[in-house]
Amino acid sequence: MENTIKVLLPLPLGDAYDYRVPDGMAVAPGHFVVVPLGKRETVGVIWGAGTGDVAPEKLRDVIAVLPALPMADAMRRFIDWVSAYTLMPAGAVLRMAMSVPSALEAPKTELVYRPAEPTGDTALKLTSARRRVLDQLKDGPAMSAAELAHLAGVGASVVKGMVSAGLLAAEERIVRRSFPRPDGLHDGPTLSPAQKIAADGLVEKVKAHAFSATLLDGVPGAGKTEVYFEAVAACIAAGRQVLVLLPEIALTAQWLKRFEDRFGAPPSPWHSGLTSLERRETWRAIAEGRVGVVVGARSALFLPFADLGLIVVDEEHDSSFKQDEGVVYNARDMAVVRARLASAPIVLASATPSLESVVNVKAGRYGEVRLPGRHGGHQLATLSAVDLRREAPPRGRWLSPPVVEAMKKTLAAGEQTLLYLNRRGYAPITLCRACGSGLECPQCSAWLVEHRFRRTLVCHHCGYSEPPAQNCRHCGAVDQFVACGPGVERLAEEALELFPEARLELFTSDSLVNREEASAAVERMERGEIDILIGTQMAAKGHHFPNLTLVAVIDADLGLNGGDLRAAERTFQLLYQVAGRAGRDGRPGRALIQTHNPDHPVMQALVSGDRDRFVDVELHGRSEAGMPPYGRLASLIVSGPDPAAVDNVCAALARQAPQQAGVTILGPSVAPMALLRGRHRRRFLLKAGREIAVQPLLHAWLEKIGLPGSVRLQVDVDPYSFL
DNA sequence: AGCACGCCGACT
DNA sequence: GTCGGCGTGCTC
Repeated sequence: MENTIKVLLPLPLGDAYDYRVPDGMAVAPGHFVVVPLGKRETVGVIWGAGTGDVAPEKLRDVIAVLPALPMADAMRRFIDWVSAYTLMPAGAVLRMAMSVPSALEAPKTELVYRPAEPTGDTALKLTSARRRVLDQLKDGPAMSAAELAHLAGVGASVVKGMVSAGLLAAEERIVRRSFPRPDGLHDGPTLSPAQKIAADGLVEKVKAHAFSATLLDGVPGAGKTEVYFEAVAACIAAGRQVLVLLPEIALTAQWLKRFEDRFGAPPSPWHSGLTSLERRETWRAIAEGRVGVVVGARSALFLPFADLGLIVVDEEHDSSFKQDEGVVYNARDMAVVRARLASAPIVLASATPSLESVVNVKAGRYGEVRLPGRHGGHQLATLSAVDLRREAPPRGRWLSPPVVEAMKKTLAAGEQTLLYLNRRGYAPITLCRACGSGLECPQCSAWLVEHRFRRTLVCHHCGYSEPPAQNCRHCGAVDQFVACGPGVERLAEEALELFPEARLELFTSDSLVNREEASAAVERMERGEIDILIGTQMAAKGHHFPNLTLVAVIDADLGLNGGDLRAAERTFQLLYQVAGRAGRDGRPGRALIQTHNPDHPVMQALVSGDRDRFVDVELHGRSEAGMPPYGRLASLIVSGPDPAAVDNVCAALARQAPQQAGVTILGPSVAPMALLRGRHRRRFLLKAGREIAVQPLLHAWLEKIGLPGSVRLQVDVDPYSFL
């Protein structure tokens, strides 16, 4: 029997491929190998022994084993686990773990020199310049020629001459960027008694060197970050690595500064803004254990930690941990799995924990650490609802009289206001006055959003854009378009009209395109150079503005429409966090929430500050309906350019649908986003009891379905988006 | 993911 | 007549 191995390639292939191992090539699971694939060469990972279920004449030889550190066993098990859970091909998951292909290439080397073993006549050739060079190397590390010449104060030719005279011996050394080392022994801030108890609990978990999951729960400003920093410190002190996961937009300069203040050195950030060189060096250093603390968004979960000792997921309720495209996974949940496979503790931190985590605590699967009240005498903002049915803004305006009044007072006091509206652009819909039709995206079922500053109409789902229209596509009427509803740009216009002397700024992904612009705006806000900040989610997360005392939520009902499973939960979390921005530095803050439904449980809970009651009511509803976290959901989206072909696949799916007690199949139905990027979409929803593993069911179901080339089927286990 | 194969529109 | 658009299918 020939020697064959199974190689997983970072491609969505469905399965690993077998390859033949040439005589004399040393292979082991986890090694990165170069293999032929069709006409090209690809790097993959040895996943185990060959399966033997492919015809021997199809087998091709492994080309080479790369000198990179092999992928850890725990990482390979993690990839298999994620693949099995999400029903994504393992290769597609592997691709996330091989996001920096160049890190696997042989690292760059340089020539460095050390004194050669003395031979008989070398002493005769020692000039004073040459002696200075040797002095530099005495008991020290080998150095490059340039470095040596510089330190010894001699020319490059002196070093060169010494090499040819046999006084210096050359060796190759790998060029490595050095990474700052956060100091775990550095004294931290003085913690309140409650913080101290919480921190001690987490430190115990770190020292136990075993898997555990703990929910760290405390109101905004209660000092959760300081508490989990103590766990981070303990992990660094133990010489092990830490991963902190944050929602992408919460990874701010402010967070990094807090970290550096505590540990004397910055963590290694991992986000989309890194250069390819930074990515490669960081990736390698993490694999070699030279990086102590990584902070990043969800993709950091697939970094090759050598010795992971702690994972922290901050803002664990945040829905941006759920990736909805490509490999559909929830980084918060997968982080728990990664921690378990690494035998490491994980801390999930939030002021508004997800219902999943709350239920995991109730069931005893997670531990809980609770921080009561605010640290350092901070007070929570006073929250009140503005009933838009009774205190409506003037026609075509969006700021209600109470909000305008509060803004006046805030401005007069020299304090800052945040107007929060989660709607980019000038207006969400543009209608034709003549025929009443709206401007729609040609390839999505969505309105085109007017961006007045950029002078374009944009689809927020596919990125399509066109210049502002002149005549209506339906009735041909000219210049009859009218903007309907508020967007942040329109709100800015209104605020500027009311307060012409105020310094006003927009804080959105359109106005602040990159990290640098965003942190510059944050700094202007911190320095008090902005009176009124108008922003989307971007402004609501991860910042702390000491002089911000008024927050107005312009349309609190926005997230409640659409009837999706988590609408109430998500709205509560978001508004609670937004309101938490106000008055964090000893000044009393106010949050005004404009709503048409002041009696809605979400608004009631916000105003009364009774988070626990809201959670109980919401959980009760979920439990009655058999919905997550008490039941399981999986969604199937069937899509394609030809609606008839899509419907055919749906009919086949419906015929083959699993029939089992405790499992309900809903659909097929037209997806809320019926058309996206030119593809027609239908959806099924599989609902099952918590005790039922949905993956084998889905697997068996989908196996029976043949897909014509143009039709795609996307599975989403534990869906967050219902579009 | 690439890369080739294959079948319909504007060019030397 | 072909050059080339990207839809479809395969890679151990």
